[in-house]
Amino acid sequence: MAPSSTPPPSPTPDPLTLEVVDLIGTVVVRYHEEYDEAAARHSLTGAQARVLALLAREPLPMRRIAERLKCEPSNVTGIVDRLAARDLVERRPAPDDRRVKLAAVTPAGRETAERLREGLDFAREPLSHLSPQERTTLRDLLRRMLGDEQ
Amino acid sequence: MAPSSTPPPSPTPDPLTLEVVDLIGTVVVRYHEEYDEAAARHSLTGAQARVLALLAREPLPMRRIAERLKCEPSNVTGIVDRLAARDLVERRPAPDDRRVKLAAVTPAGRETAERLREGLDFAREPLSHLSPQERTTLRDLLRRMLGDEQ
DNA sequence: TATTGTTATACTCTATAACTATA
DNA sequence: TATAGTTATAGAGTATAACAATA
Repeated sequence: MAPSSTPPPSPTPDPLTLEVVDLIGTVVVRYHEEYDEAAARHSLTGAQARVLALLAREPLPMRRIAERLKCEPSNVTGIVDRLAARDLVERRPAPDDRRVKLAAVTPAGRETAERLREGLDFAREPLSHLSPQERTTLRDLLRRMLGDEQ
Repeated sequence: MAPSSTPPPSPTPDPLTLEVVDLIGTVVVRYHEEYDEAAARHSLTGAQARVLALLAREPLPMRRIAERLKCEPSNVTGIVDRLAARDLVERRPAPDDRRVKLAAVTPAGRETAERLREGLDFAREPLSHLSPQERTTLRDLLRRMLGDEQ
């Protein structure tokens, strides 16, 4: 009797919930604007910046990058191509499986990734309005909101 | 002496701030996933869903849509074209200025926009883990974080 | 002249399907 | 045969520049 795919018919959310959702929407928009602007300052697209930041942590097989980006592996080829053309990333053979190619940042790529990270004002500017106590409260609320899966 | 374009050299953020930034990043990712999935359920792209939601509030000149989306006006032509091809949106002449075209939702478009909105689980699911008191605290913290500009 | 919307063009990201080289 | 990566292709979003209609 219960529909399988449709979620429960959900009552209209209360005004408080609606306002929080709206604020979260604003955070999301702001976050993306800042991220894309920071990327553009290095002539990178959002996707390129994300891959570069990912590889700055550790080299990854092409397939793993696709998983992290939640996109098809075929797309990663082009993104890494464009980063490689600018000498920010290189492809290395994987020692144990000759089918696998590891994408890794070059020294120039690491440098760019670091400066990109530093340029992300969102990391500090909006949060600077909150005291340490308030940040702790915000952290706990976000944790609970996002649940265990996180 | 001071560099003009670079922000102040920013000390490394403390672990608490880093964790909050990380949690916000998770919220952003989750929000986008949910939004795109909800849009896809109606065979809409994210941009199309955003424009449809925008027009469901009020008809807008093409140029205003571009401003809201923070993109070039030339892009809006295609997005509205695709929505119009599915009879979700229509172009109307503006009464006072014959250069202007107002994009407006059709009845079918309004229906789709409403169902899209209802399908946004993010609106209620994660927040349902928080009590009204906690939502109020979260709202106040987000407000202060985002500042006056909001 | 300036503005609104469109067209033309080019680039990037995206998914799908077919291919290659390994395993 | 299965998997990793690539190529080919097509659709969508994006910016830039040039254009027609209107102001």
